[in-house]
Amino acid sequence: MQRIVLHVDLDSFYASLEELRHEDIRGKPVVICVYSGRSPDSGAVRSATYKARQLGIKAGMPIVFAKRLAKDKDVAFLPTDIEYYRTVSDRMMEILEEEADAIQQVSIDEAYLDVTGRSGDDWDAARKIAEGIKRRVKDEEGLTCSIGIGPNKLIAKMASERQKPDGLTVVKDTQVAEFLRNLPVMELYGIGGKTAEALNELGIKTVNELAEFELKILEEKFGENKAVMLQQRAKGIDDSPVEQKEPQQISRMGTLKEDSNNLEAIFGKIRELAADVTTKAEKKDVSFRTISVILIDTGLKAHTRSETIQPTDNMDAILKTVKSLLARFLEENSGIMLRRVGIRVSNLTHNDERGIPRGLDKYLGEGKRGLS
DNA sequence: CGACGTGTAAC
DNA sequence: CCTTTTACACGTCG
Repeated sequence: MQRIVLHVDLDSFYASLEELRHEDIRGKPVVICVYSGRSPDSGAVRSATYKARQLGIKAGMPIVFAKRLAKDKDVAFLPTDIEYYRTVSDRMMEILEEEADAIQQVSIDEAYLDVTGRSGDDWDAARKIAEGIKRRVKDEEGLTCSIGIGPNKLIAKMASERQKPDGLTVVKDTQVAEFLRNLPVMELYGIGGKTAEALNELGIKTVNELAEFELKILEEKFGENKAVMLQQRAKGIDDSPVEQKEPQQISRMGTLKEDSNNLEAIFGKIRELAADVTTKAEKKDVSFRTISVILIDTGLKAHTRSETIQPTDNMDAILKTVKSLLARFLEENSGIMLRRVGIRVSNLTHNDERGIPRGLDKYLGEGKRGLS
């Protein structure tokens, strides 16, 4: 079945929203930052307008780097107000829902839309739908977005990247091969620096070389699953449906005011994070079975420790489990100093109407039914 | 197979 | 000089 899929990507979303509500920064390059709080400018850039990008400022960059690039220029640096961005995002997604047969929100500023039905399988009709979306987003929220249209999510996503900001790129099924021809593998969605380097070692530099490469050799290097996935993508094939996914995990990270290996000092931060995670789990009405603590040492190396228990939605269960995991980790790694800590709950189950963790009944007397 | 820890990727 | 959140795959162990 031939599909028509849109990928809608809001342009430098956070920075654009701040521009809209602060008249005084309009026209200036705008940079949205996550301040970690250990020194005045410690932290990273989260979003930058295109004017800021012209100066070389990019998301992910340390704030001090960005300030150096901004030098004597008049650049606005603002902190992240995620609550506000989420409110606007929710309104945006409502607009998109009205314009699609099915929607899959992939992040606060991105969504896939299946418009196969309402476009009548017609690419020009799909383009008109996209133009309508761009107009509504502009009229109703004052924002621009970039839209890619393709026969699947992979091609739609890569098409939306092709022209931005305020772009609209259509790649019909008949144009996929041409669209991917001679593209460096790194530009294929899902291939980052490590995979690109591994492919390079096999002499593979472009997407078409990857598509034609002997699968057996790819499997030796990447394992069967990833090898097949890589080659499917290189051919522009992606059969995954546009569908809303249930979250699999909830996590929160934070940076310590100063490096530490002291259980109590670290635990203060853990308490904040646990409260956040519990609130979010309550909001989503889920319980969890697995609790993890994520530890980033001063060398920025990540360590995780986790434990699976009976389903719960209780904050004290998190604190109790994390405390024992963390205490054990610090014992076993004497001398290590931690910079950042996080907690994660996973193995999620939806609570039932009585507020009892669903899945818990399995542990209450009846025994395990229906399991082979 | 489930649980656990690590790595990759994208936002 | 360095954020945050989520997903997923793989190896290993018992």
